[in-house]
Amino acid sequence: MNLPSDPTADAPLQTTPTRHRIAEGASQAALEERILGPLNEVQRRAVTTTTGPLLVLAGAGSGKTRVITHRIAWLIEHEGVAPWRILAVTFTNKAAAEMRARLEEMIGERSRDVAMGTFHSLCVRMLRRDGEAIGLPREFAIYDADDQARVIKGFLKEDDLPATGSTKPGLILGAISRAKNDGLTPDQMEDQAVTHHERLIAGLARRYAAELKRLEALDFDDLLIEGLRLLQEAPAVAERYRTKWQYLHVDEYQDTNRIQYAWIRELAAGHGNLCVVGDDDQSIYSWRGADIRNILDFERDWPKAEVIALEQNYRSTQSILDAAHGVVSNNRGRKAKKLWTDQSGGLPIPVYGGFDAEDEAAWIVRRLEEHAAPRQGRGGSDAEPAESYGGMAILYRTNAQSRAIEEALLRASIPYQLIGGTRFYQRREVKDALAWLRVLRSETDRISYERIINVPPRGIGEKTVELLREAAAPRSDAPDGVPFGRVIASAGRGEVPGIAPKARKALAEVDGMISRLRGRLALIELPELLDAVYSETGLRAHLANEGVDGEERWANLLELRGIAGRFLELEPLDALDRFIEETALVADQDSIEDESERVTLITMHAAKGLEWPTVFISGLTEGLFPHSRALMDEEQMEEERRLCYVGITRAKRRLTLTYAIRRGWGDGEGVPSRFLAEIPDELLEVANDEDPRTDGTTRFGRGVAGYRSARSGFASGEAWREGSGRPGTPDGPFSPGRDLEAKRRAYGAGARSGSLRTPDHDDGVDAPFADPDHDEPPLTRPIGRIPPWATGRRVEGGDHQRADTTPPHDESALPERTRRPARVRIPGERYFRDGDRVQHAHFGTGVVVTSKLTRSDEEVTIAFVGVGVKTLAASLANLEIV
DNA sequence: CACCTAGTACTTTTT
DNA sequence: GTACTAGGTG
Repeated sequence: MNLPSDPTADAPLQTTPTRHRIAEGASQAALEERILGPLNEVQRRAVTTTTGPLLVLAGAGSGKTRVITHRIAWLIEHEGVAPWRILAVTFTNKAAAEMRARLEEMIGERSRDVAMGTFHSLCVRMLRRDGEAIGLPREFAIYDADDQARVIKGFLKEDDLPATGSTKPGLILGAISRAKNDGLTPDQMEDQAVTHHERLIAGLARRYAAELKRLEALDFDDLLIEGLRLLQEAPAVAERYRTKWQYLHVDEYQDTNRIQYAWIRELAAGHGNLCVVGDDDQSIYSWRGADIRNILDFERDWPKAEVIALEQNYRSTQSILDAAHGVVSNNRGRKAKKLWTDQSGGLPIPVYGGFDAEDEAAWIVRRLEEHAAPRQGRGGSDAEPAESYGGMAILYRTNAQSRAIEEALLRASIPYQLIGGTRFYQRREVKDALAWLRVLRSETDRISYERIINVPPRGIGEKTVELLREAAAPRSDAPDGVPFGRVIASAGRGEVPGIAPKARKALAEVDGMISRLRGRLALIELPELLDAVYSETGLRAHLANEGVDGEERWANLLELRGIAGRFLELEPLDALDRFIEETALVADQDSIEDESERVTLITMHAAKGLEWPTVFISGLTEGLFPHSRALMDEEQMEEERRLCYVGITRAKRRLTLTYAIRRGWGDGEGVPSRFLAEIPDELLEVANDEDPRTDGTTRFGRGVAGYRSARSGFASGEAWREGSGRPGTPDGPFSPGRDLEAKRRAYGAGARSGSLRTPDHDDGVDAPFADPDHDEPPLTRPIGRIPPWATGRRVEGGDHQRADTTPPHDESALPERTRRPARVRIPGERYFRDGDRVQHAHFGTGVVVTSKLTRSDEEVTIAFVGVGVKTLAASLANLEIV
């Protein structure tokens, strides 16, 4: 998104940069001051080194984006380079938008003419414009993972292979993707195949490639591969882009794969003005083909390359950097470096070991609340200032981990934004609506046709689709097959044998819908087109009959219509194409709100490039993080470690680490992550009130491998014995069979009052901690101190609802998945009680039978007089209590 | 033959 | 929470 207008798109190319004269020396100095003033010495060198290859090794928080934006400003204002001669490539649309916004602050309107975008979006634009030069259709569709899987599943079905085990579509696609990114053709895969399974994959890869070609579709890999091929095989086209873009920038260079690297190298050929910015320690996408060689070998590929290392960190405190360094320095394959900051000291890093994920989440939530509204310490002077929820983030390894946290946040009425998970554009109804739009623009996009052919249900089942597929398949009189759209039309006319009369009629209807909608395509604005799709296809009526679920889906469709409204300044047809394209290329990160007052829930992968004053990293359990799939493989383990480094360095001032001893799906007892042990002891402090383990040892035995569990007092070492012993039985408070009790205690225990001590020691690096003998026991304790349950009071009660706090009654208090509900309900609060009499606009009066709180809403079941029992979403149904 | 419901199994990271 | 399956029903 946010692609610039392209002033040269249809204009003859100029071959020399337009330089404007800079008249006076005085203004020249002012200019230099404005652009270079805010930079340090090293950053300045990076900004003013404008020609030739340049590798900027930019550690976390070292001002990477700042360097790129200032460099572009410098090129334009000082060097007189025309904005449209500059290209900046990022990995997410959000990063591009942010860069443009910052640039606009500096140089105003001209920033719009700088070409910026993701590798994918830039390739799409080039291919739409010039793809015909390498034989691509102009109107290719873009297939996401879901569409890809449908293609593969089709093959599996044809071959009677199971879609599970080693032939899971996801695995097959992964293998195909890897091969493609290594530049292998299906033929080469075949040649290299040793095992039966590899030959099978190679065969599927061949069919997959042929099928996508037939469907006139490109997957994400293809976008890059074809983008590269365009530059390699269409010299005139390549030359045009090379001449046009004279100054190239690549952000997050460590995440580029070989194809992306080759692509940018093609563009840079000749002038060689290529500035790449990256950090090998933050390379976390090797599983997606990112190749760390790209950064390690840059100097070899560009012998004249200048290398500049940014090592001063402006984001975090020293203790956070030390923690991050402690972890990542265990990696072998890295360029040795160490970040430094002039923010010495820093807060201690609490480590909390939870009993299970729920306990862990509940503890995090309590902490969040304390940070947001800290209680005054008894001394009165050392309370932490209140912090906004917008300044806090909870990071985790896998999306699945968000749920426990989400639930805890909901119960506490804390506003949050969840990034990732089931994404808006991946929701079924949204994909259905988009597939309808794609069908209106393509005769061949079989996957989209199959998607919508029976949406909403109209009696066209698997059998019928199978017959259509056969009719569309290539044969002697139609070697390329028949476009699926045309097959539907002819089947509707009864020209495809074997189709049941009912299905035939339904197909005729579908064909009629498509024709009618196509007829209006160019005449009405995009939002109106969506309205037409919703009503013409019967989607709207269908969802209206589907109860609460339907209402939620309908709300999503309205949201989609709202998004479509952003394209109003374009001609309807252009708007449609642009809309289809951009909705295919949005990333999770693009939806992150900077200004919101919500806690952010996000994976560590998605968090790269972002920062918050307060960061929690949760799920630091062996097998989860590091992930089990990395345990056997040293290279993958190093990537996990880099991921940990990325996570830690997101924090500006406060970092908290948590883990749970019991992970879901009952696979026994977990062990605290090795990464905890890699952080220097003196930076950490135990935040536990109780030993979370079920017995006194870890799976690895006490003290072995130096895991924090062994050294931090979780093991039955001296630290625990120092106190007056554990409450409860001698075998520990969490012995099996007493789960409930233990949980209850764990919940209650952390609710004690007291604020985190601030370490106001400015004097030393190694003394960043609170004085443990201070008058009140701090919530967290330096490692090895007496367990506070020996002395502390306990709050009774198993749940952790806040009795004394009213949930905030404003919209911002609402959780937000990717969409915003039409009207909102405060979570955790039921409005409707059994027996309430209510009034509804359509159904008249009724009596509430039951009411149930859901994730973001309240489901009310009502017996309406003369209508029957209905279940409605309270936020949407416009119910009035009589 | 299509559709619905209930039950089961699975969950890395994503342009 | 979702994706898939099996089994019953129209």
